[in-house]
Amino acid sequence: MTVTPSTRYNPKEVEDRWYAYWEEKGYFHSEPDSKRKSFTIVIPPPNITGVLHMGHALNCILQDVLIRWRRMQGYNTLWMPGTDHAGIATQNVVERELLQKGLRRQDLGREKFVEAVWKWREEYGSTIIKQLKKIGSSCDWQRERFTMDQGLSMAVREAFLRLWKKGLIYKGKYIINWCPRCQTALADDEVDHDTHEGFLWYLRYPFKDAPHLSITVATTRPETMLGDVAVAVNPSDERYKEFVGEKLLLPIVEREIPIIADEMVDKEFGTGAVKVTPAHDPNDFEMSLRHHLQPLIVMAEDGTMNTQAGEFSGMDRFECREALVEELRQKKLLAKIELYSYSVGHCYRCHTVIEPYLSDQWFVRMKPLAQAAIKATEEGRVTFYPERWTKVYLNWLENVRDWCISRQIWWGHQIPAWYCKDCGHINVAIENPGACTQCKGKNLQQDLDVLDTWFSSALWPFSTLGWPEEAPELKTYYPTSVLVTGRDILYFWVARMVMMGLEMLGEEPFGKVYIHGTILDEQGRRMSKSLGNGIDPLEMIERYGTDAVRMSLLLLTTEGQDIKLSETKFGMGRNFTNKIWNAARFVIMQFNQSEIDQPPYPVEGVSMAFEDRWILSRLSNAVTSTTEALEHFKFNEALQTVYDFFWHDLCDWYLEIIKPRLYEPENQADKKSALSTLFNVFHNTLRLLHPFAPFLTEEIWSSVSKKGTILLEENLIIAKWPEAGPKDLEIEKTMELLQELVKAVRNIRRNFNIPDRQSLKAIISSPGVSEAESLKNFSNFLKQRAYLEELAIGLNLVRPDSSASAVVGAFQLFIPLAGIIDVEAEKIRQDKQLHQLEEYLQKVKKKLSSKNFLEKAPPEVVEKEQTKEKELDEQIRRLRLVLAELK
RNA sequence: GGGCGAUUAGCUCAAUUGGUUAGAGCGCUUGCCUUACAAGCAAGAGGUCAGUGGUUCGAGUCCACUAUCGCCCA
Repeated sequence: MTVTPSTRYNPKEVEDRWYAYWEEKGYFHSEPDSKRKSFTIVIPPPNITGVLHMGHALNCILQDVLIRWRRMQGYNTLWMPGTDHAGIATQNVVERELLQKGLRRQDLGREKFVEAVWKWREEYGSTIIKQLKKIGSSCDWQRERFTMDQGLSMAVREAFLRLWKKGLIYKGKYIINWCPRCQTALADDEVDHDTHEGFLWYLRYPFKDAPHLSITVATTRPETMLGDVAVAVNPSDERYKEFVGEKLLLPIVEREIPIIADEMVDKEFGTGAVKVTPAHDPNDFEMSLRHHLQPLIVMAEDGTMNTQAGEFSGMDRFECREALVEELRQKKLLAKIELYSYSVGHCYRCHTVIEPYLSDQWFVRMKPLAQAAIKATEEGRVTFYPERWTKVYLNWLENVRDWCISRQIWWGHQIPAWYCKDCGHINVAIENPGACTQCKGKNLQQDLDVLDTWFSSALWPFSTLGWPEEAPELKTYYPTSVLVTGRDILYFWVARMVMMGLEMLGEEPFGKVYIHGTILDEQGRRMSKSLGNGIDPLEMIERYGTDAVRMSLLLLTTEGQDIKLSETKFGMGRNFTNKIWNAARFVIMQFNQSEIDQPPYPVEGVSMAFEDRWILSRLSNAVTSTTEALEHFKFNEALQTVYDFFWHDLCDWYLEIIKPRLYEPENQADKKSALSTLFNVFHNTLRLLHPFAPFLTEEIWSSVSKKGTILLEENLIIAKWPEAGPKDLEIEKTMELLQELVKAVRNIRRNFNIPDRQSLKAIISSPGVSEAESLKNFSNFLKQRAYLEELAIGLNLVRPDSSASAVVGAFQLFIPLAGIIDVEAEKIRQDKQLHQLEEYLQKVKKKLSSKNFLEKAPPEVVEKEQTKEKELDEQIRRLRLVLAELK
C-alpha cells in the first residue's frame, strides 16, 4: 500500500493481485506433517452445474475465517476443495442442451452421452470454483477433487463392495419414489412434499355376487384403481366385519378382488374401506406382503398408463385420472367428490409429481449404520453448533428407512455389480471379474444403473484424502476438524458422511458440525431464481469489494439464525473497510516520516504513557474476546469485537490522543515511544482483522511490516495470531472517567452552540483531595481532548456565576459561559438530568428497602446497590444546588 | 398431527451462567469539508424486551399457556 491521495479504498486494485500471490507462494497448500497439529475442513462440494449464490458465499466465508485463523495460530491447515458430479442435475442440463439440437440422449447412446457430459464439465464445471476464489477462499487447490475422479470412483466401488459383503447392501423389489420426468428412482429425502388442494374421490366397488350392492372406497389417486388387487378394512370395524372374505368386482376392468382385514387400515379415513394397490403405494405394498397379494403395475416409467390399464393405456396418469373419473361417473360408480388437502411429493430436481412405484432397486440397510451414528453423537464424538440440531439429526437417524441408492440415469458411478447371464448370480467387485464366481461362466453384464450422487458425497471426507489407499493424508487429516454447512443437507449429506465414516474407517469424519443460517430476502423469503429475489454475491463484490461483503455477512451471522439480506447491509462492511484503509493511511504516513524503533515490549524500566498502556490493555481484551468467540463459532461477536476496538478505541480515541505527540512532540523520545506503541498495536490489529478482511489487511501489511526494526512476517496470511498481553482494569476505568468528562464538555458545547474549536475554561470540583490530585495528572489530556484553554481542578470548587455544569461520577464540571449561557435552556438541561438521576435512585432505593433482597442477594450485589445509592444521593444533592443557583 | 426457530428502538439485529440506567449498524435531528477518513467527526432523540400467568431477593434471559410469522418431519 502506498499512501495516495485517495481517501477511498479501492478493492479492485488489490484483491486479484493478492489472491494470485498467495496461491503462487503456496500458502493455501498443506502437506502431511506430524510435528504440527492439523486443522482440516472439507468443503461441502458444490454442484458442477451451480453458480455461486449467497448461501455458498456465506458458507465459504465462514470456513475461510476458521481456516485463516487456525493457519495463523500455527496449525497445519487444510481446506479441501472440490465439486460434486450431481448426477440428475447435470444429466438434465446436458440433456436440455442436446434437445436444442433436437437430440435425445438415447440418440447418442450411453457412451457418447457420458462423453458429452464430461465435455460439458470441462467447459462449465469449474465456473463455481472460479467464483469461490473471488471471495477469497484459501482452499488447497492443488488437492481439488471431483466426485467422479479416478480415486473417488475407486472409493465408491470399495465402499459398495464392503457394504455388500457385510449384507448392508441388497437388491430387491420395493416401492420407491419414481420421477417420471427424470425417469429414475429417488431416495426418500430427495422428495419435497407440498400441500396440494385436491379432491378425495369416493368410488363404488360392487359385490361380485350382488352387483346392486357395493363398498365405497376413498382415494386421492383414482387412476391407481386399475392396479387394485383388494379392498381392505380394519378387522375391528363393525361396519365391514361381515364382508371380509367376500369378493368385489373392480369397476371398468371387471377384475375380481377380495375384501381383506388389516390392522393398518384407519377406520377414520374416508369410508373406512381402502383400495389396495401394492404396485403404487408403499402401505399397500406392505399389506400385499402380509396377505400374499400379487402387485399389478399399471403405469409405465414415463408416467403414462401401460397395457395393464386397458382402454386407458398410453394416456398420461393425470389424463387418465380425468377420463377414468368421468367413466365412473357415467356408470354411477362415483359416490362423491370431496375437497381435500393432502401432501404430494415432488422431485427435488425437476419438481415433477413423484409416483410411488414398485421397482427393482439397490438399497443400503440403514438401521445398523444409523445406530453407530447415533452412538457417536450420544457419546459426544459428533456435536452440533447450535446444539439444537442434535435433536433434529438424531430424530432423523432414529426413523431412517433403507436408502434407495440406484438411479436409472447414465451420469454417475455405474453400480459395480455384474449379472451372470448363465446362472443369474450377482457378482459384486471392484473391477469386472471376467467370469462368474459361482458358475465360472463368462457371460457377464454390468448393472446399468448408477449410484446416487450422495453415495459418493458420503465418502467425501476420506475419499478426498486418498481412501481406500493408506495415504499419509488420511492419517494426518482424518478425522477432519469441523464441518460447516447449511441445514438443508443435514440428512442428505451430514448424516450419511457420519455413517460412512464410522463404517469405513471406524472413526467419525468430523467432531463438530456448524450449521449456519439460511440467507433470505428482505421479506424473509428464500432466494430463488423463480422469484428473482436473489442478490448476486459477485455483483456485491464488484460494487463493495470482497472484504466488505465478507464482513457484512459475518456481522450478520449470529449463531445459526437466518439472515434477512438486502443490498444496504453491505454498506456496513464497506464503511468499515474504508475506515481501516484511512486509519492505515494515517499510520503509514507517520511511519514514513519517522524512524521507528520497535523496542521489545513492554520496555523495562521505561514508564509508558497512560494512553499507550490503555490501548494495549484494550487490544488485549480484543484479542481474548475475538479468539474466544471464534472458538465457539460466534462469528458476529468475533468481528464485532474487532470492529469496536478498531473504530471506537483505536480510531476515535487513541489516534486522536497521540496526534500532539507525533505532530508537536515535547521530546523525540516520547514521539518514538508513541510510534512504537502505535506500531505494536497496529500490526497486531491487522492480524486480528485478517481472517475477516484478508485482502485489505494483506495490502496494508505489505507497507507496515517493513517499518519496524523488528522484522515481521513477510505476509500477513502466515503471520502469527496475536496473544493477549497484560490487561489493566484500573487504567481502563480511569480512561472511562476521562472520556465522560470530555463528552460532558462536548455536550455543553452542543447545547449552547459553541463551536468545537472555540476554547473554553473549565472547573472540575472534586469531593476529595486524593481524587483531585490524581485527576490533575490528566489535566493536559482533558485540555487537549475537550479543547480547553484553562482547567482548574480542586477540592470543592465553587460554581462561577453563569456557568453550565455537569455531574460526572464523583466530580462536578463547570464551564463559565458569561454572555453565552441561556439560563432557561440550562435549567431545562439540569432538570432533565436531575429527573433521570431521581428515577434511577428510586429503583435503587426500592431494591434496598426490600428485606428479602438484603437477606438473599449475594453480599457483593447488595454492596453495589448501596454504593450506587450513596453516589446518586450525592449527585442529586449537588445538582439541586446548581438548580437553586440558576433560579 | 409432531418438532424447531423467531417476536427487543422507525428498519435489521445483539445482549455470557438470571444481577449496572437493555446495546450496535442503518435511518432520523443538530453542528462541523478539524491537516487519516463526509463511505467521515461530534452531540442527541428514539424501547410497557409480542401477550398473560408463574418461579425468584431479582426475569429480555428460566417455566407454562396464548397470539402472530417462518422452517423441518410425517
